[in-house]
Amino acid sequence: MAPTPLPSTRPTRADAARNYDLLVTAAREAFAEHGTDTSLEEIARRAGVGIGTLYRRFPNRTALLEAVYVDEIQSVCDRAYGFAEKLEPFEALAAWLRSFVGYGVSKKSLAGELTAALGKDSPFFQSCKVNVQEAGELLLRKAKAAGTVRQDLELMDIMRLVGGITMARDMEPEEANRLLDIVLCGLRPASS
Amino acid sequence: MAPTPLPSTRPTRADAARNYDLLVTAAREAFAEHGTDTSLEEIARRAGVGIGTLYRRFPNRTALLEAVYVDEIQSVCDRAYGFAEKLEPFEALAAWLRSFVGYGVSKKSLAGELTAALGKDSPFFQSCKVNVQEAGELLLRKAKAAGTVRQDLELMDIMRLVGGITMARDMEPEEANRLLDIVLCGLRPASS
DNA sequence: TACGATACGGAGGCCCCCTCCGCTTTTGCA
DNA sequence: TGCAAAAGCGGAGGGGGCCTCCGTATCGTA
Repeated sequence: MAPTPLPSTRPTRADAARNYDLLVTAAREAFAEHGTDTSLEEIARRAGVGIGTLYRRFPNRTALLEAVYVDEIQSVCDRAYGFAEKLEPFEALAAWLRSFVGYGVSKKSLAGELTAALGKDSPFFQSCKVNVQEAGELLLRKAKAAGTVRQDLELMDIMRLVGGITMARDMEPEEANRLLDIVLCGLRPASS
Repeated sequence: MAPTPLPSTRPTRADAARNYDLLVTAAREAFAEHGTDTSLEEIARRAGVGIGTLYRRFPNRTALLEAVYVDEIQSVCDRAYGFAEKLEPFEALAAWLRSFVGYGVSKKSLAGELTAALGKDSPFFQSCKVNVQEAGELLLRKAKAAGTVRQDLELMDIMRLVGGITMARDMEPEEANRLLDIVLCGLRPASS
């Protein structure tokens, strides 16, 4: 039996690719403006496509949320590498964490709905976590090497604490900074 | 004009009071078992009443969530006063915070849905906050007086940090404790 | 017991998620 | 260029959830 010669290589059709982008963009905007509970009908309308088209790209609401979420994660990682290059170890770590809390609300609800749908241990989150971890570990490792943080720190500890600050309701920037200072203080090596 | 003599004092009917309790109980159980997205139809069924009855007591889904939530808050406050009586100042504070993180998942989603519905600054949350604050301030004040925590601490700072730990996904008890230790470490007076 | 006030229950309206399928557009090939 | 098949499109409609409305049943009082 001759194997069917590359029947799957037919490229994605141009209109399909275009609509995919339209949908993701529309979703990102809609979520930012009206929160993640925007209806999919509304998003399809914004993108100028039919609801059926949306559902072929994204088999369910969660899939669309995922697509928007991974972009956010990517930018978080990018910033980590940026800071690692430009700043002193502890400062790089601090700046990265600060950029977290200054970030905002949009992905709090995004992540919330995703965890509710997928479960916190889903492969999707595993893979997001791996990426963020890789970026964060770099910063933490440098700070440990410089001796400016406790040696027994685990990245996930820090992430959780800072994530907690982000989660907090009605946060004023100055309050967030004070909280972060407390955490950063806790990260420092114990004064003997 | 003689004021109408107490026309509003007619007591709640017996069946109404009974159904109210049935509904709150059914809701608490259902939320604990299946999460806060249990449908109201399901809760009414559990309680053995019609959906119309549920909606007369609780004009919307949020109202029912509120009723369950206030009970949780009450028990949090009660514990604070219990610890304040039995333990040393810092230990009482620590124990209270530890009881937070050891608590669990149920009211995380409860609070999440409520904030989404009411907004974080709603009168409802204001009043919950006041109660918790009052209980927590007692513990914090004692610890400050004993000189075992930083003098510049604000209760809300602590609450947010610890609340953040509670919010974190997939938390093992031992991890939670380590996080809490970091926070507690940060609360201590700066070693001069 | 009899009657008004109160409460009950569920049918049905509206909106949302998602599926299904007939129609249109694009693409690869001759 | 012209054509057939593959790929994609769109929206009607099923199912379920929240909530309203109103005829019926029950309670409490005279």
